[in-house]
Amino acid sequence: MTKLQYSLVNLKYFFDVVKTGSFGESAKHNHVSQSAISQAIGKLEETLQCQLFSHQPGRCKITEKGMRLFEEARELFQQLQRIENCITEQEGGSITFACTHSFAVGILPEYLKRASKSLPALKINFRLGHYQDIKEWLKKGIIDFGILIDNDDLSLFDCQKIDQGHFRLYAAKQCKDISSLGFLLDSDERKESNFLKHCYQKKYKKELPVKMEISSWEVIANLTEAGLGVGLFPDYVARKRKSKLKIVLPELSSTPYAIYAIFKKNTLQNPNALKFCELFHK
DNA sequence: GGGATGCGTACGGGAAGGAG
DNA sequence: CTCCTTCCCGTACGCATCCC
Repeated sequence: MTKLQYSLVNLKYFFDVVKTGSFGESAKHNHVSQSAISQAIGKLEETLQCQLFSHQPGRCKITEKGMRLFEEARELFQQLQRIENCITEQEGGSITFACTHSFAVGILPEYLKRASKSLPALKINFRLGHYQDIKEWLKKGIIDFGILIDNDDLSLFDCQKIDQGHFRLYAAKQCKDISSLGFLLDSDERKESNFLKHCYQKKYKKELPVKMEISSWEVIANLTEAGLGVGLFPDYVARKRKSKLKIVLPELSSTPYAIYAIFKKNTLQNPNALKFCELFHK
């Protein structure tokens, strides 16, 4: 037995103090008095023989060691939750995942419909973010899994393929002459953009005329629809705009992509998250 | 207002002792 | 030897109060 194993309750109080930013809030959360929290923190500091807060009158500030303990505790409590879910196999439960804005708008509604039919009691939380946000949240254990396209390095994660398609060039349907339009690309340097630039250079012996670089495929698609340029984005973004967009210059871009549910490596997964991901294959 | 501290209370676990 | 009861001690907690 380690010293800490005797202090799980105290650790939970400490964790909630940091999470809520207040002893009082942690007390409310745990249905105990503020003094119980204060004493628990004291015992925890004594057990670990280090200062978790710089105790200043009126307000406490977490120390570096305290912050490190908080990060570890977060993982521990998430792991405990997973264990509980595994053992009890309880109906319902909850999942938290993250995806990009374009995925949430383009594909997610269909899967959420399936989930509400197949897993009606499951509480679903999701947040939107960019690639780096999603990877960071996963590393910190804030989410059970993330959903990303494979145009980025995913080697540090366990990946489950859930969908696939192609990046294509689109223009507004009513647009007769696209030769004068510039190109609308993702602002991050990614393989599909690089491939397009390469093909364009090879075919026209000049640099690709990039009109705008934007960090959202949804926005690129909207601008494309408005006739502001030729947009490069995945075909799932174009699906709901079928009547207003047309595929152009197919010889320049049809980079394939796969969409993956990514999980933290070598950890016990939330069984509800796995059940949710199975819906993608139906 | 928010955290720290002193003091009293409740509760659980272990030891000791008695009955069968 | 086993089971039950009683007592003691440590721990956790709440209330009241203090301090900044």
